Amino acid sequence: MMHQSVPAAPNLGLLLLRAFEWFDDALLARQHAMGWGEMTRPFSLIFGYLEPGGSRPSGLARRIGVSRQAIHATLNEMVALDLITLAPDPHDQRAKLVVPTERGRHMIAAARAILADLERELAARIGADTVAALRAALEADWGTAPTDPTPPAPSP
Amino acid sequence: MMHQSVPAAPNLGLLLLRAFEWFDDALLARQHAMGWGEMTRPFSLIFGYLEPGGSRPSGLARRIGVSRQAIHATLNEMVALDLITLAPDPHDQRAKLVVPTERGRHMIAAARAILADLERELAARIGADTVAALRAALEADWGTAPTDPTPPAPSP
DNA sequence: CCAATGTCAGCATAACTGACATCA
DNA sequence: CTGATGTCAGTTGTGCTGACATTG
Repeated sequence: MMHQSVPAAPNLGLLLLRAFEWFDDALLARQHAMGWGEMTRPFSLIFGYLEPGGSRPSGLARRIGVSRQAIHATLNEMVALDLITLAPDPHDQRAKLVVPTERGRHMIAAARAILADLERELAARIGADTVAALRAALEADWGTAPTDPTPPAPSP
Repeated sequence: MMHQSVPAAPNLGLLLLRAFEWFDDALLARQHAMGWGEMTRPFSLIFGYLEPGGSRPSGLARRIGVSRQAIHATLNEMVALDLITLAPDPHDQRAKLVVPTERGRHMIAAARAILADLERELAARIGADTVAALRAALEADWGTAPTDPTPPAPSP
């Protein structure tokens, strides 16, 4: 869970994982230090994918990339912690709508502030222009992951 | 698990997670398509952290950031699959050394080829210069994650 | 005596699949 | 009738902590 210094990792996937963990470890640590000791990774993920007008559990599941069952289990925990409510969707009697509570909104605001601060801290360490280039690369359209069975360079 | 198109994710942590999953999903899918159906995320992580002269389990645990017990559990699976061997360390009778088998070395070579191909594919999609900038940003020294309880911008 | 390594046992988290009722 | 949504039940993968013997 801690971010250690590692000799060299030329593999882009590994570099991305370590960068993610840098943010995630710091976010979780600061949340806990600020009294949000109940926060977990799945909770943050759900908050990160919430849409302004309220989101459907099944839509969240698709966008995050997990099963409907997994999302509902996590959402039920969040209801118990008074972070969200599951209101019935007025437009569709099958569905529910995920809406953050007052407490949930405070959590979201705190998380956003922490993340913004982390990005500033990173800019101070590696340069604002480098962080901007990182953002630009990550916000580009990567398309869907190439999961097709294309042979990886059959030596021509 | 699939990489879906998501409206907008301004949060750097989330962007990094999605980028990692882009690589990881594609790597796993191609490994399975090539007959390496037994590969899992933890196996790839261990292979990614192996040092040339052989690595100690406890060192791997520290660098990857998991417990010694977790590493040993995964290593034992890899031994059963003939991917590595756990040889006694000649310099320290307590320790063992993780050494890839013939089969493990073939796996590593295949994984490297896939990852290199994925990076080429990404360059074709978002530009070689953008990928170079991404690499540069990720290879910079981010330092340890700021897990200290520093208040995140106490509005001056 | 102290620290590091590996190991055994028990447990927690967070996902999965299958099956099913309800509703668009 | 088909497809989407939520839900119940059971299972799996991957990690954790505590406790311990062995060795440096």
